[in-house]
Amino acid sequence: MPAMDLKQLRYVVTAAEAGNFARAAEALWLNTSTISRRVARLEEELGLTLFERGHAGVRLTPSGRAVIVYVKRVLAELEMVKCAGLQSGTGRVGEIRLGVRMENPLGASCQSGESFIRKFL
Amino acid sequence: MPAMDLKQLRYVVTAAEAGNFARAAEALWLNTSTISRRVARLEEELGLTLFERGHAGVRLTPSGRAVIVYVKRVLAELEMVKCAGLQSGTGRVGEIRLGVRMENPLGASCQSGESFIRKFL
DNA sequence: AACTGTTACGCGTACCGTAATGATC
DNA sequence: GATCATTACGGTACGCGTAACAGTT
Repeated sequence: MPAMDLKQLRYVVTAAEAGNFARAAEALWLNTSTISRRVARLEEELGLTLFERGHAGVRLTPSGRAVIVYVKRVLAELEMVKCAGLQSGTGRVGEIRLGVRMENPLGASCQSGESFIRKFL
Repeated sequence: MPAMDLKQLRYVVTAAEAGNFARAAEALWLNTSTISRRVARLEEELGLTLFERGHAGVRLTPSGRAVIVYVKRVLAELEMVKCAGLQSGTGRVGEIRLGVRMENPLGASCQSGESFIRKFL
């Protein structure tokens, strides 16, 4: 039996923002069935219901709202991993500073960390 | 091409603590080749070298040390996801408090969050 | 020889799209 | 009929263990 997966977490966040699985799937270039299946599996793994399924779409349950706060933090920290890599790659972090210069927009968005806050939290 | 995975992150942390891939694999009930492969892939995805490979084992590079800080945070927040679920499941969090009583050691370790700090950070 | 880490091969399985189903408006 | 979510089915791709390999002590 497979364990918790990062994709699941992204699907849940997108579904919560979209308000229904169909739009979430479209936004992620996936099929609706994928979202439905993965969300159901995460619910099973956590042992609780994250979404109320209605005929107009889905809505977070109170438990879902509690959980998704931490889910977003996981994803935000995950982005920080990439940034930590970029920064040390450009000589911004670490013990030895090489004279590497590199103009990359990704690096710019990593300097403050605010972009993730806006994106996930 | 597959994206970043939680397993990879756990493998990296374990390898860093173990000091070589063989012991890390043993600790995770896996084969050494699995650790080697997954670490290499994460390095490729991040575009930098996380470990210096020596004949006595492995050691984090400066970049590796920078990255692993955030990797541990991801894993710590991931544990918090499970705890958020448990707490709302036991009526500790959420808008409606039911009189659910449940003696579970997992719930106890979730109350402070310190166990994750000790485990990962 | 014992200990590292790396890599090709092959198998099992888990993921995902397709399509069919049910429910509501 | 147009939405919505769910689920069985089947092909594909990915992860992992086995085993062979190279280098160091």
